[in-house]
Amino acid sequence: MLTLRLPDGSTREVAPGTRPRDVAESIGKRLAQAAVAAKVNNVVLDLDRELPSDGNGDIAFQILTDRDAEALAVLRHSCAHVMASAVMRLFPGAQLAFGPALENGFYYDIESPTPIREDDFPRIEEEMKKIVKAAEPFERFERPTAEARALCQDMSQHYKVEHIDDDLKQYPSISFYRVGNFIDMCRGPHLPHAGRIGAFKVLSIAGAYWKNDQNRKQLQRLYGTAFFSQKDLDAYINQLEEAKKRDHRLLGKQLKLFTISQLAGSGLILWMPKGATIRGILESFIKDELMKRGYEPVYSPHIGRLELYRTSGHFPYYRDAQYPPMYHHPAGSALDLAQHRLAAGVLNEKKELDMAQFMQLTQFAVPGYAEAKTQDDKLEAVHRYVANVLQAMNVEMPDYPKATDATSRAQALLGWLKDQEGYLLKPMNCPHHIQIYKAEPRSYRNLPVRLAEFGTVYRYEQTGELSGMTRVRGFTQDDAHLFVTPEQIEQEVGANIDLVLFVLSSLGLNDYRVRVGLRDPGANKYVGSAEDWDKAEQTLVKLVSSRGMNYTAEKGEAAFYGPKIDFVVRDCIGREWQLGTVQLDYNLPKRFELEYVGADNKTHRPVMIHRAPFGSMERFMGILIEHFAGAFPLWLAPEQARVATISEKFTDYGKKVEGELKSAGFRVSGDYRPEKINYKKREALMEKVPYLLVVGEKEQTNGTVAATDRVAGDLGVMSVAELCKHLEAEVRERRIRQVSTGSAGLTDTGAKYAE
RNA sequence: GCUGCUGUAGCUCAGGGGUAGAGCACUUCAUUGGUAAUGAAGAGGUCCUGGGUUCAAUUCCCAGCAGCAGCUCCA
Repeated sequence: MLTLRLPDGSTREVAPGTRPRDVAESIGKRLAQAAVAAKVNNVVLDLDRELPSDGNGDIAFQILTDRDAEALAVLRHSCAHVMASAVMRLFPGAQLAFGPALENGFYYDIESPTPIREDDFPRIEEEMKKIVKAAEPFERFERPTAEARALCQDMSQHYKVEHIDDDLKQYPSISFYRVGNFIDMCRGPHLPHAGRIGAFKVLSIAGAYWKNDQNRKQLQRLYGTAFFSQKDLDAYINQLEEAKKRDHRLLGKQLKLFTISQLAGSGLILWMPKGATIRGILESFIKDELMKRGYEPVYSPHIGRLELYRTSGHFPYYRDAQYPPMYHHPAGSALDLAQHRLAAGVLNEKKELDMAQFMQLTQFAVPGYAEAKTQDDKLEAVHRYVANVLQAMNVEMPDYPKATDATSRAQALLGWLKDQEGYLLKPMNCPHHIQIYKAEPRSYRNLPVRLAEFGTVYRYEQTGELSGMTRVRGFTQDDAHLFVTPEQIEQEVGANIDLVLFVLSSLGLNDYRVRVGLRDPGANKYVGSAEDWDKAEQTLVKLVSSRGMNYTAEKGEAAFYGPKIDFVVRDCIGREWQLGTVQLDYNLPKRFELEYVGADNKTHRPVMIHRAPFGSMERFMGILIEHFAGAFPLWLAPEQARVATISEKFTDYGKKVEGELKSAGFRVSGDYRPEKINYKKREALMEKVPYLLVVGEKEQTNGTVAATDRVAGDLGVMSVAELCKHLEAEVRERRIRQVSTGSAGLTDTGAKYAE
């Protein structure tokens, strides 16, 4: 017999092979009707799956009903099947890939001979309704792997076959689910029957690569969502619409915080006066904090010698994500690109694809390159191109003709390029800060050295990535680099984690998650020794866990020079963005041969910490706009109060009040137009001005103002001095009165961490 | 970069093979008011750009650019 432990603590004995449905029925008829799935030892199962027979000890058992979040995921996964089934009926020959449930819905990746379009959504939904109405059961069956493969083959589901061959071969058997005449290879679990889907909607369609691999075929990803009731669906749609109103791109325009001009360049933020005011306050805020914490300010230029970035590794490594390098010599750019290609040598298929894309991006058109069959022929084409350029542009490069293979040709080109004046818009501040570190001899006595700068960097992000203020091509990091002894690492990284936490909590940003980015052992894109990496990764994990922080360690999320701790928040539509970051780096100190003199009078190598509590001013601002829904707290509000006159007769008094507040240091404006007070108040509220100060006959006579708080409403009449006291306290405390939830109350990943 | 959608006044959007439309904002005039829109008049457009089809293109077709959603990428 098995012993089931129910959520209320009671236990129940059942025979092996009992199904959750039986248990539910034995508990009560209504529970059995409400049952969606079961949770057995923390695994969600179908109601008709037999309970495991090898139970040693109690089995934690729970019937999931429509009230459980996990049941909603089951519903959505089932709805993905229903949608796929509908698509199969309407689009003959469609191939199915993956169709999982998501946090707020589901998708199915599909390849159809006739592409699915948005116009098709209504008839897909119609077909889905029929399937839901038929309320046929989801039936699970298993087949030995070979048989399962044959079944998929019979159904002409090539992606399923490929998936078995790639990843599922190792399992003895594979499960399928049937609903109506639709069969899909699937792990489950599913609803008892399709009729349990109360409400659904097909939302959008977009491209997605098979197995999320850029080098594989692109499929159509059809998104939808589903709920147990129409009411829940309506509420969700409504919530989405509300969230969209907080979009920083919309509010940024409405509130005149920033703009992006096509003429000035996409991805390049133009800060308007109001946005710039907020940014300036944030910058002073963090600057004051840094001075207290032993940082020293530095400044560095917007461009740097290419050689600097060759040394750091940024220039070759992020080549295709940078604005093109600037060479004085007219042949510089062409030869630079040729060098890049020759140095890459013989490429595999994937690398060649990347390279072709990059060459297209840079308009590096080499005659005969595309037509060349072999990699060696491609390299020859580049070589002929170089020879032509050298001749046509009269470039003296004696080493080049002597070179006979791609590597030595690349070498010869590099030798020439290194002698050229060449600059790069700086993609990172660290190499500059490193030069400042190196400008004087350093002793262990004055480490850590902490160099801070609001450094503006430029990265040529792919067009599809650009998004408002959150993903841009020019941005300012609240950057600093710490040069420390190995013994100081824990202390300094720890202090920086605390700094990030302080900054986030000062702004009421509590809805974020912490990600420890580790290297992906399988990838070869990292620099430095395995020992250094292990050491660095262990340190970071130790620090976050010792603080009791809730974090996820993610492989492949490290920077190329070291692991990092990222603070990730969500925007109003649920997308994740990295804000603050603390990164540990053993590699750049080696590349730049950094040193300090230790107590033993010998030279040692410092370790670097890269960190930015805001991340970038642009992204932080974007997230902040959404966080406050444009209504910034008083200490940040670009316009803190507005004087509004009842009629033009009180203009002089209004201006007097405005002047007094301004000399008290507040950001105040006055609305003296001949409009009614209703009109002026509405406008002030729409512009999210925290305080409205109404002045009329009574106020003029008594030397007062009638203050209205945007959030709390009428504050009554008070003197200007009283008002100043009130405002001053609110600013000093950096009081936050109103925030919006991080992502429209859309549930988060569960990795949330709030101090 | 890829897939799909979109591009009309400062903003939000309607329209449609043959003189371009609304609301808000803006300007002017009247109104001098007590806490979420006073009334009237006026001004404002290379219908994203470049090609093509057509007697005629803002409208249809193609390409480019930009924006949006998703995927990939993100030092």
